[in-house]
Amino acid sequence: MISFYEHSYKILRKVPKGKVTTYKEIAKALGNAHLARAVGLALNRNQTPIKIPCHRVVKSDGSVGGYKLGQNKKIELLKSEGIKIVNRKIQGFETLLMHSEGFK
DNA sequence: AGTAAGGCGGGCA
DNA sequence: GTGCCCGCCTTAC
Repeated sequence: MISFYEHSYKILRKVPKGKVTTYKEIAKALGNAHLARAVGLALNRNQTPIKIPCHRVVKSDGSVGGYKLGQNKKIELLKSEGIKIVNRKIQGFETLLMHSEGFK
């Protein structure tokens, strides 16, 4: 029985480079859209290097959201993957977004 | 066992 | 747009 955290990572790992997902989508993939907060906690507490692309997770409104090492750092990482960000907003958010359906 | 914390989400002033 | 509140859930103390 893997922990909730690991379950989150497992899903997050399915997000391909250059795309993003939201805490909510992950939560839905886990079965309950209200788990979003817990998901954020998971990424915050456990960053598990390179294995988990925590920076590809943004807020449901398309804004970057937070990051343990600084939102600015997160934005840089995303941009380095080809994702464009202006004023903390993901450009083409709806296009780059991976829905929970894609995780199943 | 109770409580606080957390990278959220949605709604409303 | 900003700020505040409430809801929801898991982990750590």
